[in-house]
Amino acid sequence: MADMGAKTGAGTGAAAEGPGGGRRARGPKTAYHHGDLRNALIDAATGLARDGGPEAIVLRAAARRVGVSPTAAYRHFAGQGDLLHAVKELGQRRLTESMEAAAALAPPDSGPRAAEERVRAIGRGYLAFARKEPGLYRVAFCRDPLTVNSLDGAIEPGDEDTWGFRSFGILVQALDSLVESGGMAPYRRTGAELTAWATVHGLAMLFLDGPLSQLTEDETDAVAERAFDLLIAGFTAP
Amino acid sequence: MADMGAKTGAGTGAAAEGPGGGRRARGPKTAYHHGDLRNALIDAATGLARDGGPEAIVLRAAARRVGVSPTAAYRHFAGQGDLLHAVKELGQRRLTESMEAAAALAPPDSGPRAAEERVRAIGRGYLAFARKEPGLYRVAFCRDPLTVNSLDGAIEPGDEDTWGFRSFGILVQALDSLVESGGMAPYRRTGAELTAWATVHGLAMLFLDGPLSQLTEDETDAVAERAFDLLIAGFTAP
DNA sequence: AGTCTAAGTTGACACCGTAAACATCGGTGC
DNA sequence: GCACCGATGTTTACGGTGTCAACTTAGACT
Repeated sequence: MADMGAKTGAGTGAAAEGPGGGRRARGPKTAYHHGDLRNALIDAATGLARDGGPEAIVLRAAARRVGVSPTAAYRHFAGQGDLLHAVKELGQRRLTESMEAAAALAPPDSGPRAAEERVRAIGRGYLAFARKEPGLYRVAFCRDPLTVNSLDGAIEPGDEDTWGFRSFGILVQALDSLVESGGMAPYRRTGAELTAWATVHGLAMLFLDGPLSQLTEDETDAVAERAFDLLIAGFTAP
Repeated sequence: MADMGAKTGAGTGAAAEGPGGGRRARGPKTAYHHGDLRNALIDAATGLARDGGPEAIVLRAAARRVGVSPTAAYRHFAGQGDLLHAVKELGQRRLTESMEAAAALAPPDSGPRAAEERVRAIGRGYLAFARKEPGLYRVAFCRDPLTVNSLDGAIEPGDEDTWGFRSFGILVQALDSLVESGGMAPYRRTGAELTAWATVHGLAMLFLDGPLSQLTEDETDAVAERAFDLLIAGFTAP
């Protein structure tokens, strides 16, 4: 009894129709068999996480929200940790989307200034998500034993479709193009993505749980832009 | 089991004598009244935190370690959160000490290079603590409702003796002297401490719970030095 | 039809945080 | 010397949590 694979569409395939007036969400299922419990639980857990962060993800509460017995969850998750892991992946995906959306707003030009601007945009997208969804953001980066911490220099094959990997890739690409455009000296490139990631991640922590938690939105933006200035000054230094 | 720091002698004042051979730690107390329960509980909780991080700080377990009933803790702490808060403060103090120790190793010269080196040293001290005491480090920065997140631009009077404030102050001072020595343009100074702090904090997270968790010590050092290079390049850029 | 099995159920256990009531010790005032 | 009293620990109890085992139901396949 493990994991149940198939993160999407755990059900029998019948999942979209039905008047769904009943208490048990959608699905013509007899109200005994839910029809899409796995996703329903993830939804509920996500709601819990949204206000309350990782420690708010409690299995019984999620089951209660869905209207199902606590142990029903064990048909779809190995345990509470597994449920948390699912929400964590969802959070990482949302973060990646936020970064991609922000990057798409930046000018696609090929000059060094445009490349700079793209790096900034990615950082803004990151921080925007952290501020808009603090709970989910915390879950996305909480410690959980189920996450295999790869991406450690020697990237494992198969990580390519990980959302964490993908978000990292966005940044890598932006920095590469900063080098190609001549804005960054090649010898400075090594490890630059790690520094950038660390800075932005650290900023988010300062804003969320740290000493900068009471700044207004404008103030946080200002601090962030100052940090980007400094970072890019380092990147583009001769 | 070390520490015994006695941050604030909560006990009755009698706290230093006794052969202490018995199971109930030191103190000639009748084994009913412990004598220094508060610190003993903090010690135990610190041990729990050392391997296991914040979520390993469970009140009952700490009481069990000390050999006392669970509810006894409520004579010295408002609750589990309060105990965690105490350990958190201890962790912040240790981190500060690590930073101060590392900073003391740096050359006290007044030139820009020396100032640079001092900034690096502080960063190394920070990361050294995070690596040596991952559990305590995580506790030091975990979210807890009892911590008043001040230091938000307008610094509250009374924060000066906070360990968090003090560690921050070390960095502030180092950056100030970097400006004074002429190594850093004054207009770049604003917010620089936040950027530096964020970067180092982010690096620690990458090393501890993130994608860089499986690097060797040498590799993490290399990554960190690269990050310092970039950061200082930004600080000292014209 | 009949049967098999995935997907829910109830019940139970150990652990946690916490509150209320009780027990014990150390010191203080007479 | 001794009775009292407050600080400190203890017992008991409650609700909440994760998880296991055993039972039940409904949908699918032959």
